[in-house]
Amino acid sequence: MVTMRDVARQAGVSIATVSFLLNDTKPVTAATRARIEQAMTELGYRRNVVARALASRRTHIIAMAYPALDHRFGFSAAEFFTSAADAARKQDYHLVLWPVGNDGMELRELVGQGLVDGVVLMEVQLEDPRIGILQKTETPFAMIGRTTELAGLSHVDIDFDTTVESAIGHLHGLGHRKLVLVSGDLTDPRFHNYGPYVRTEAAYRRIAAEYGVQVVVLECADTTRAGQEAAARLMREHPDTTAVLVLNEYAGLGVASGLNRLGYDVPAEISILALLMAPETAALSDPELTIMRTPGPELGQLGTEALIRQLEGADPLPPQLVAADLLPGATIAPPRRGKTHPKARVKSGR
Amino acid sequence: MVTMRDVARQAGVSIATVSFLLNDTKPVTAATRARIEQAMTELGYRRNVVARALASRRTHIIAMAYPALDHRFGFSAAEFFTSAADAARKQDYHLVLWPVGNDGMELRELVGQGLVDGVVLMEVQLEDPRIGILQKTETPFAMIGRTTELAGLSHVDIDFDTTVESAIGHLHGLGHRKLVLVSGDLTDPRFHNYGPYVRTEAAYRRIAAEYGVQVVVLECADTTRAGQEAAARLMREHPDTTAVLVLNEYAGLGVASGLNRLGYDVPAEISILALLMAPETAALSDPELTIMRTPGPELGQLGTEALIRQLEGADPLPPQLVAADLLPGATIAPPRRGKTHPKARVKSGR
DNA sequence: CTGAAAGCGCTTACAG
DNA sequence: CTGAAAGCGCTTACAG
Repeated sequence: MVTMRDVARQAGVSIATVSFLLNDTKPVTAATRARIEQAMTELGYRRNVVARALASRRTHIIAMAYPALDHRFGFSAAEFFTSAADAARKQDYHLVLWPVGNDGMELRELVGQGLVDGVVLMEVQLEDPRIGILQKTETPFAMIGRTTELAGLSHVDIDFDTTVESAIGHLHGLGHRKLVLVSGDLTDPRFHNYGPYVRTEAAYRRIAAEYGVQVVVLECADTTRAGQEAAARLMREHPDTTAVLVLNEYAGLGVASGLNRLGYDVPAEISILALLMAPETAALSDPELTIMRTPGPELGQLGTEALIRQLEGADPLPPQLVAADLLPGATIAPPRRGKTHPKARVKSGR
Repeated sequence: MVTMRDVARQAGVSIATVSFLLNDTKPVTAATRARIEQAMTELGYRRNVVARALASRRTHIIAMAYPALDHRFGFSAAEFFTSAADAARKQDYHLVLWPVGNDGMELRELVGQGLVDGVVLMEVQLEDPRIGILQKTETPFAMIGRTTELAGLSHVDIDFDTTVESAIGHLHGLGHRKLVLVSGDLTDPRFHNYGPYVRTEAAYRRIAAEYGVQVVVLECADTTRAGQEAAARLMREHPDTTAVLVLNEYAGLGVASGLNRLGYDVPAEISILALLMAPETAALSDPELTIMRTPGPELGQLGTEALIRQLEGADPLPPQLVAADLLPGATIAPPRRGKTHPKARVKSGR
């Protein structure tokens, strides 16, 4: 292994000077710089990050803590991860994905070992036990998502209000007045504290009321099956609905296939707008879903930047809320005029 | 920060003894052990993994190199990753996901830094440039997948022959004689060298011939859209097909929705069997796809174990091939007897 | 079974 | 602008 000592000897300088150049921590004359750089390339030197970490007390590793037990790692999560990893790499950090439980046990284990400089928390709960652990151990962290109590916590999140406002505004503009929200399942103990469900539902109730449109919320787990069942319940209980907003990704696919299976013509008879979905998930549906695109790439990048600023002692990044934008698919159309739904045809099926 | 020195002082021993106990590298009397353990809990000691790594030249970090540029990170990849991470954790290793390109540039960067003890390679190509880099840098690695030239390389992979044999055997047993394989797209430069495509297609051609059933291969990219188009082409060019095998995950969803959209009754008129799919992907389809379940959890675990054995100097794990098992869904039925397909009905659609 | 000491490859005051 | 030296918190021959 080629060490800094080898480079220093070859260049005729001290290892301190090599280090100063490498880290850009002290000025070095052009001549010495040239000699050192030549020595490095000649020898094929690569700095040992472990030694650097021990000496500097900084590993330059960031963990993205993902609660894999409670949330499937699908396309949306992959978007957050890859954009965060890219952002980290550009700033000379490594970002790695760390599966942790929501209770924080694995997280405590992780941060105690001195392996990571900081943590990006994904899928933050309104009351999140992981926060206390990070604070107690004085581990720098940034949240993608928000707890209820925000006092000074570094975070970025979806702007649920603006997203729901855009969604309802768009449908209202097309003439829809009978909207339903298929929301998440807050009775599931894993999610009773989950910000996106709580915030989306609150925004929907407020904004739908402002627009003077029907306010109906169906709770639904995040599976295709549950989405299909929600579609059936929806059309049974609210047959005059002209547009449905779906919060969860896989439930969204289920609502689409469920309505299709029940014989409804989407979007001619009923429109579907998925709130917060990755384009790759939308493409799995037929017809392709119109979505409010989850700002995963933006939030992954911003969350990482917020953390790195803390680590570098730079000015903190103020909290950022990013709204989802509409990404057109083929599941939205104006409502049929002056005409109720035809009786649902029943397709042959299971 | 509590260090080993603090523990040693409190327990009245040397730091060497603490280290011996912690690593179980030398015997320690019960009495000393008790004193040290008490000191550790009293002080809340946590070993610093960075210092350990520098002194022992072993970081206990394993990278799972995933070519995120060429392969979407979906449910299957998540299965490989989480099972590999679990397996690593059980053996006192950390496994982290590392997005790398197939050309090996990022991989060279990674292994040069001394941060990881070894690499688990995912999505191995038949000729994989990453292999040469790992060999040149003498980095231990294990492959999930196989290169053409295997000489002594540690690997685990899907048993494509057995998988295809089971699939065809099952359909043949139900009476199917007109099978089609919707394979991957070998003309795509990213995949012309991709083992699963090459091996599956070869197995299909051989085994279908043995069973005396029709041999037809359609190439198809791994997207829902491409799958839908393949379904259309399939029924246009081979209208007497009674069962279709699909290799790619998202193409599989597309074949299902495509046949459905064309008005075919699945499985009454045509059966679909997805080769190599994750159950969670299958559940996105309606009706739920019958699949040969990708042995992701098994292979993730085995690949990690193969690597750790190398790292620990244990007996190498012999190459393992794991077949996919049939996981029933609702897309397979016996073919209609003595009856050709009714002319496809055209549903209203885009 | 236990300890004193060298060393892993860097960073960083401190001195010049 | 550059260097000598201490030190990061461990592991590991070596000695007893």
